[in-house]
Amino acid sequence: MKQEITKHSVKLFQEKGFSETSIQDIVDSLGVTKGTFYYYFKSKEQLLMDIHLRYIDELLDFQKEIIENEQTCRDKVVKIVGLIIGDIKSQRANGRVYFREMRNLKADNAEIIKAKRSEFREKLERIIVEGMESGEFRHNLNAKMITLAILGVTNWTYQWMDPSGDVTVEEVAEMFADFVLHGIHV
Amino acid sequence: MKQEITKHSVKLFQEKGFSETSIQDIVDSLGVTKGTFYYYFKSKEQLLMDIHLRYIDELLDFQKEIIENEQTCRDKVVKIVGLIIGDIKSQRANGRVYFREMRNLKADNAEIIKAKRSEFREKLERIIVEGMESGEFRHNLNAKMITLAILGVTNWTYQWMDPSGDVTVEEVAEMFADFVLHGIHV
Amino acid sequence: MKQEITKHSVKLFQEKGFSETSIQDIVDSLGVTKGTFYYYFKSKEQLLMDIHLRYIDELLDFQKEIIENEQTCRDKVVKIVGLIIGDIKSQRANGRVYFREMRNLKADNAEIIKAKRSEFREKLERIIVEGMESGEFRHNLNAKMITLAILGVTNWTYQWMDPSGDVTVEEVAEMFADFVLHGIHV
Amino acid sequence: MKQEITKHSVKLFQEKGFSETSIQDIVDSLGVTKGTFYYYFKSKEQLLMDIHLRYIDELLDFQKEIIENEQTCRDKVVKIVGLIIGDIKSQRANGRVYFREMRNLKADNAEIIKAKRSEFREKLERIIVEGMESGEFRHNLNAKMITLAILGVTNWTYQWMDPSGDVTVEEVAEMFADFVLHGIHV
DNA sequence: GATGAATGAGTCTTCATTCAT
DNA sequence: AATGAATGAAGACTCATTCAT
Repeated sequence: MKQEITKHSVKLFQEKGFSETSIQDIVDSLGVTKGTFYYYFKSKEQLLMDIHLRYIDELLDFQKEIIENEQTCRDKVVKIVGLIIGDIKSQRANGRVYFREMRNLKADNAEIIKAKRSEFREKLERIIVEGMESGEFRHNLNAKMITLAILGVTNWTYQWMDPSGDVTVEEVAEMFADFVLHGIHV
Repeated sequence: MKQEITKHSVKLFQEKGFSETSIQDIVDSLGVTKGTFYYYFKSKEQLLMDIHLRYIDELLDFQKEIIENEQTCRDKVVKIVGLIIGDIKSQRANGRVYFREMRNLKADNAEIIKAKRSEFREKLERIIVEGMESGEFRHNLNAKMITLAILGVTNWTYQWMDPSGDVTVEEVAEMFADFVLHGIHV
Repeated sequence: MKQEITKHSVKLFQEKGFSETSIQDIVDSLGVTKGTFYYYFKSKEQLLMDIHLRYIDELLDFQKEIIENEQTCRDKVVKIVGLIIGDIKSQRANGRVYFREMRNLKADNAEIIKAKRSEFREKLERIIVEGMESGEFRHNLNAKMITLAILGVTNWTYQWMDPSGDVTVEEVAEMFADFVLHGIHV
Repeated sequence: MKQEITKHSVKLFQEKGFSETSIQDIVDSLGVTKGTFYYYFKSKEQLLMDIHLRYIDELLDFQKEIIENEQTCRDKVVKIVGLIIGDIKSQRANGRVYFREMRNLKADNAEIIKAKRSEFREKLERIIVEGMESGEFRHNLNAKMITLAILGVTNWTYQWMDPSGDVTVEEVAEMFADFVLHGIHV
């Protein structure tokens, strides 16, 4: 039931927004009563926190796997770009909630998520640094800024991508990885 | 007074979010009463619409200027990247509201803004296409996707950039323009 | 309107208890809507605090007057006993709320009321001490405890007294003053 | 288990109030589940009724004993004052609940408790009458009122007495018995 | 132009209680 | 004897909006 509530909530949050979705909306979509919701969740924020945690934890796990398994920095970056964009297929709603609704977490919870987001960012940054040192990447990059640029490319995807559109998620991932590596200039 | 209300609202919306900011909050911050607000604005949404319009119209104006004045596609792209990122200095709050709160516009208003956003995107896309045709940019790019990648780089900026931070807006603009042009690979 | 809300609330709180009276009950009894209540009061607790303040402040005022105007300690005690009991006539509901519902104030507000209650108690205690020193009262009393005993006699009144009963408030005041002075023993 | 539930409930009711204590609070403090509570008690009110009954029945028993064993009316009154105040040591929480929460009993149950309270009061009143007739007490007392005054002295104790304070329960009982007998006047 | 009183629908949350297992 | 899932009614509080003045 907890799973069920989460699933329906993610769907609704993604469609209408967290603040705009009422507990009533959620339980109505499940055919249960408000009491049931509060049997499983301490508060609406707790539910949002659960959604955030589940998403970022999974992302961190996959990232770790990539870092361990890929050899070159280039491949690591490519795979991480693919990870975030690819996630859209199975986790689209989840991702959209994650990228939009963090503001609705209270200070203490927001802090926890922020820390995990930073961890993800820093791990990517470290790859950039390594790639610069090993000569794979240009040596004059500002790793921190470049990391944010790459994350912009991938994360912004959630604003517009429609997995049922005319370009597949895999194609986008490939194009964006290429863009990140070589830019647009001849 | 209308100016005043808008200015204070943008500040509050950016800090706490649109849904989380009440009319009471707005008028309190101005030292007037709710009646005053409704004398100048038909509704809360109308105010949000005003903010959106003002922002995107300004962006479109500047974009037009750039397209007319710059010669090469390269320079046009660089300037547009700089435009969006640079705006953060004077318009940070406005930009953040623009990038986050469109969901709170009702269908008809959202449509209008979406059209203008598309216009901006399409004009950038056209530059990419021209650059590909003229040989300035790689010929095998998917212009539509690349445009979205570039907008990801710039628009995501609003999530993290702190104009008072250790990197200036100009430096970021330069780095990001370079990133867009050449990527990270050697 | 604020007066009106307070008046009706006191009546309901006294009849059914604070926790057992809903805002809905209050506004229904006035024929207005919930919004109106919250236009005048920040919260239900704030209303309870108002009631407490009004009551204890009036009590303190009257006590001060008595202390200034009466000559002997005996008369001061008699008048103060009469004050608390007499208040029942005009303020019965108010008094019952005051003596029963303080627990529903939050820590900070409760502290304020407690301080004022203490002030009242201490002023009475001081009269007892003076009476002991001047020889009016027995010299071997524990002033602090005796004060609490006297307050027990008067404050408990609210539990049972019915101003429309067969004994008038004035008669009770006289009997209780006599009891306090001479006890029951021959 | 029933004992256990009652014990923990009394403690919680005294600390936070009856309405403010949830069944969940009670079972949490015992480490069992709500079902268990309802296996032993028909309702929350039933539990409150049990607490009231246990307290007043014990009081009535002790009172009966005192009346049978003490010779003079004076001694009877002194012992009864001591009974109520003394109870505070072992029964403080119970007493506080008894003196504060009767309002939460429904009409029928409240009636039963009221009858027993009246019984206690009337028995004390009868002692006062006897003492007046025998010449032990002043002949011009209003027995009914005086009884309420005495109960005020004793019952109010529960509002402020702290058994771990600097005055012992026994000392208070002695002082208050003396106060009841002789008042404060020289 | 601006105020302030009032509305009413809606929000999150709590809780005593039930009941199949 | 005990559990745990579910209910549904009620509670305090918020807020965009209206309107007579």
